[in-house]
Amino acid sequence: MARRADLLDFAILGLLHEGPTHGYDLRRRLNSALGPFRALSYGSLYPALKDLTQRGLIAQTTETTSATGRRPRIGYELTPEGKEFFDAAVSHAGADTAEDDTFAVRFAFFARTEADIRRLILEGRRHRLQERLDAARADTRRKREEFDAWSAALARHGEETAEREVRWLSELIDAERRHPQDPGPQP
Amino acid sequence: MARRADLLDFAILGLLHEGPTHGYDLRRRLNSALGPFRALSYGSLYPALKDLTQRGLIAQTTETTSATGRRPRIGYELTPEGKEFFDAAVSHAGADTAEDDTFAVRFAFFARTEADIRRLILEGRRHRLQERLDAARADTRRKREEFDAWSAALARHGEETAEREVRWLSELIDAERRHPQDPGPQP
DNA sequence: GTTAGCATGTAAGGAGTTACATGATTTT
DNA sequence: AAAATCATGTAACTCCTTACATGCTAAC
Repeated sequence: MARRADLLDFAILGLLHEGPTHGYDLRRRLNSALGPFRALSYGSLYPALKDLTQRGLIAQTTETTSATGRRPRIGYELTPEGKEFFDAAVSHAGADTAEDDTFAVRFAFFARTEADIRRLILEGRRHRLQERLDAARADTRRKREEFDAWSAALARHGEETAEREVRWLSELIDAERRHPQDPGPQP
Repeated sequence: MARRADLLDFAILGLLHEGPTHGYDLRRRLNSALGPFRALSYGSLYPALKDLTQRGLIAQTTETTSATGRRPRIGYELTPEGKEFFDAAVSHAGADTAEDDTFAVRFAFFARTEADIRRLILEGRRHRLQERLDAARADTRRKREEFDAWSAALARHGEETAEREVRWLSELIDAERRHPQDPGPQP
């Protein structure tokens, strides 16, 4: 699941796991699940739906077109193959799950992820972040003279943001360790 | 300066403003200036250098190839047109300067940016972030039931990160207001 | 001796955005 | 009466990454 397209496939499959819907709604939920950042357009969603249909992972539902007379909506639902595909994908934690985008998408479906896989993903992400942080700090120290005050402020802010995320991850990991069954953070 | 390519051009021109260098060094400094995130590869840098040369904004320096016998490095320097282009770009703050990537790049060259332009950019960025934050919060409230505990935790973390950045920007703006000449944050 | 870093480039491919095309319905 | 939201799609374009191609030097 390294390619972005695979991420989109995974997310679509994950959302359809909760029941069939149509493209427009899928996009809305995708954008609210992944945050207002990295929003995606129809130009990528509709082709992805077409592709998943061709691969037999999703299928159009026989939705009664008429009703109020509004434009017919095309419903999609998971096929058994699609369900299998998602279940297989959600139950494995590779090195790629530490990556920014992949991590966010995998996290969004943690409710369907087993506890030990969740732990692996969280720890992998923390490790990756810590690595980057160490590299950034070494870099900053190495050529401090090259930096003016503004660049230094930007670098420091970036480092603090990364540190915060590391702490956040540590809290989640600790919470999991204490209550393995628990979804962890409270709403 | 909305397109990514324009950002790269701006950054190259800005770095060459400090003196001529060659591609490899440019990439190194670019990646350390923009953070370990959004690193870029030679596949985009070298074509950009070629393009800027064709547009007459930079030119190859007549660097003595030999010396130690190592592979000849191709130095680049700003032409007067390139300097003019950068100076014009750095002295204007459009709506696009609030965007993630554009903001980061503009911020990296704040030392060469006039105080009033800096203020516009900082305030524009803060405004954009606040907008997104408000939208995200409204969205979260609207469909709280749709979210499980994990999705909610992810959304909350995203919101807190945005809040932190807003506060950071506010501090920078206040510091500027108090000491208009001052580079602001201390190293 | 072999890994890491210095150094420059190209070609192919992937991914996604923007703009366009179209039209109904609901809200202001 | 206009603007926003619902709803689906395509084509062109932009941009960037990956993989390839090549070879020297310094450090371990």
